[in-house]
Amino acid sequence: MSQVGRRSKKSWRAILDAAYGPLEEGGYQSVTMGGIAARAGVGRQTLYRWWPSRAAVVFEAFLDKVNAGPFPAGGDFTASLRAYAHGFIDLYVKGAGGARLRELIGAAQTDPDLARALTEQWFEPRRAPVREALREAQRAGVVRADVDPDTALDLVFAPLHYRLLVSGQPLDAAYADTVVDLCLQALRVPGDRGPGAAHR
Amino acid sequence: MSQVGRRSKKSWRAILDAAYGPLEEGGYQSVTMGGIAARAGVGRQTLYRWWPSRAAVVFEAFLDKVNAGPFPAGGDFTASLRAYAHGFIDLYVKGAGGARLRELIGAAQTDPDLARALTEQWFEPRRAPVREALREAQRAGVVRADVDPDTALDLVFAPLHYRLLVSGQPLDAAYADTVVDLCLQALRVPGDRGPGAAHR
Amino acid sequence: MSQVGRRSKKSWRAILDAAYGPLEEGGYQSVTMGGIAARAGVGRQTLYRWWPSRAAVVFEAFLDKVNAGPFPAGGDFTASLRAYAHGFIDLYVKGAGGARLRELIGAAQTDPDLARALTEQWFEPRRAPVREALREAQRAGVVRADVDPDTALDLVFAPLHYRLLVSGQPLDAAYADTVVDLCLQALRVPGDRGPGAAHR
Amino acid sequence: MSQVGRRSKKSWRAILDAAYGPLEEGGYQSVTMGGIAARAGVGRQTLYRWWPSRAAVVFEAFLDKVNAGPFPAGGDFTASLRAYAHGFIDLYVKGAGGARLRELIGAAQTDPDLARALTEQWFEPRRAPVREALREAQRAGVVRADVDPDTALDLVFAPLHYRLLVSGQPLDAAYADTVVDLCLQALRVPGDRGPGAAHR
DNA sequence: TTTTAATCGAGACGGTACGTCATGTCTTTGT
DNA sequence: ACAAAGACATGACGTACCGTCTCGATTAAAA
Repeated sequence: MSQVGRRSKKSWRAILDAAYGPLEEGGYQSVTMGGIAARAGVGRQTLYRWWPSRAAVVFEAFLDKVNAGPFPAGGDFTASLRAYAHGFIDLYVKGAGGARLRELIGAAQTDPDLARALTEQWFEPRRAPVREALREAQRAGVVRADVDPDTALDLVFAPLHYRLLVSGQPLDAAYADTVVDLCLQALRVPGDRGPGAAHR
Repeated sequence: MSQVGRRSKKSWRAILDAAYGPLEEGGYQSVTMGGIAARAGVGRQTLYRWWPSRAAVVFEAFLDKVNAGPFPAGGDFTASLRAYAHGFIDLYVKGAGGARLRELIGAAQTDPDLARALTEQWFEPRRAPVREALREAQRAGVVRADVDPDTALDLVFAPLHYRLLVSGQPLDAAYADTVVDLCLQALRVPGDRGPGAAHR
Repeated sequence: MSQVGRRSKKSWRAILDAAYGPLEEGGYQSVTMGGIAARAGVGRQTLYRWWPSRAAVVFEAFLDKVNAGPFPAGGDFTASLRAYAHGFIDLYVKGAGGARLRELIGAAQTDPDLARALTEQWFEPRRAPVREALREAQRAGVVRADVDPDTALDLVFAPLHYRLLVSGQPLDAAYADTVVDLCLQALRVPGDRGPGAAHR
Repeated sequence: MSQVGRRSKKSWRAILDAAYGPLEEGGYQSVTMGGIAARAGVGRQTLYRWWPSRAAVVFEAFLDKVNAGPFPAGGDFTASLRAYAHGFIDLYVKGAGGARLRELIGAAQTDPDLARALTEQWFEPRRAPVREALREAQRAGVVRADVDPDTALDLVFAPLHYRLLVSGQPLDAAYADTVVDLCLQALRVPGDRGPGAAHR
């Protein structure tokens, strides 16, 4: 999925644009290889030369448009967590990215290649800095150290995606804040007032 | 999706069987309306007469096979939560249901009708008894009453589905137990040792 | 095709009407058994009970509407011939019958039952009186007696149908008159001035 | 219906063969687009790409097989006429072409495109040389000049097609000869012994 | 008058063919 | 040489009718 060989820069741009346009207009189902090729003024073979499947093209187009950079991830664990949660709401709920990501995750359920690409190129880059901040907090003793970091992170990451993909219940900043608070509560060092205490 | 008119019981059975068979063998993608009809010895129109889409047939077949009844849901909130979590692992991870449900949820991302059907006929019936137990616990004062029940439930429900659908990380009984414990910790009444304390 | 058994007069009427209506609106192709039944407020089985095929229903509806009676056929051979020719033009070209008959003859090319019904119930009743007049003329010696009557009649009958079905060239009263004249010329007793002489 | 674009010669041959085979075996009704495609080892879309309808494919297959060339058409009007009449009998009655042409003309009654194609590519090429011979004879004064050539030709062409399509009466060489003789009689210059006199 | 059996409408059923769409591969053509 | 254009085989889609088959409801003759 990366640019190699004699791949023409111009065609590459045209293809990604041609793939993302219909994605926003008609959704994932409306994007077809033939349609992308025609829109991009490109032979169909060119698509198959560089991408293994429709999902791959669409995902790269999605990355290209949406990947302005991972969510801001500085400071301590609590800040990281809040930043992630608010970034999630901004991108997926307020922005147009949510519908696209939903469809891509949907397609990934029957497309292992896409699933792997999503994990490696989308989820993990966003998860890693928060995980690092968590480990730092664990080392500093401000959150429980006896919980696997990935499990702990799921307490915040999972509810956000769950409402997006599964439950369909409201997904907004208030929910994100609540979830973060509950997570911090769960990770509180026993006997302490908790890592988020100072912020309230 | 319910039996109305003079729908033939025999055909209905044959269709659901014919839809679920290939589902296990080749996955959701390999199930086609024509294939179901042929396997069931049924006219194609009969499928379209009673179901609006492939997803609807497959979902009904899934319900028919897997819906042996919701997860056991008796007792107090903690027991309910553990029962749900273990039921989830048993059905989705140890059993064959997980792959099917993943594909259905995937399809639901681009099929609002299926999404609604999943929520109403699958998720909500399993969520409701646990929610009720939670409300009871809130009234009894053993868990925090200042948290929206659905948000609280998400702390357990979401991570399970998240690992199934999104992260691909290990999903086993140990993880389920940890998640339940963290949830109880988060919902602990401040100053109390928490509802799950006696169990540890 | 005749009314027998418990056949309901009311349904029979409704069916013939329901069959002829769409015939005029959308042509033979647009008439379907299901459509007729629905329009007539009749069960589909009722149609199949009384008619063997769509063609049979349509033909009976055609007869019912158009069969106001054969063309007038009195007098001598010349008058008979002219009467037939003008009747043909009036019904098939000026009236709406031509399009219907064309379609029925078209269907008859692949439907022997319809072909037989057309011959027996439509063509022959119109041909017979003219043939009889011809035989009379042959006995009276005013037209050649050494020509098979059916062959002789074809000289007029055939060109009219030919233009309707095959050549698509103009088919009007002038053409009909010319054809009749040429036929009379061909059948003239050698040495005589011909049977049509007195009329010119 | 003509070969344009990059139409594959091989597929084109296979399709015409595949269309004509079932035509002879089961008649026009038994020929289906799907059947042709399967027999020809060709995608269904390829048929729809190049032909607008089943009738068009079948007609082209008919032309391809039967169109060994128009009926021989040399010499004077009388010879032309006899040649046409005998060619008609040979091809349509003795050969297998008659059944095919009947069905095609039948289909043409509800298919204007096919009707036009039949006229332009089948009937007119056969009619034109005889018409030319007739005009020559009219100029030479051996047949009546006061009759429209097309009307005159109908005296022979029409009866042959009429018996084929409509009346179902015997259609053989004797009938053809009689019809030709009667036509020549009808077209005889008044007072003359007729153009065919020398041949008898 | 009541029973009873044929006939009706309605429409589900297993099928066949339709014409369209998208797929992924292969071929031609122009640059 | 490469890439656009697009033809190709494949196969699923959803629709339209077909002719057969149950259903109850109606209805008209037989009891």
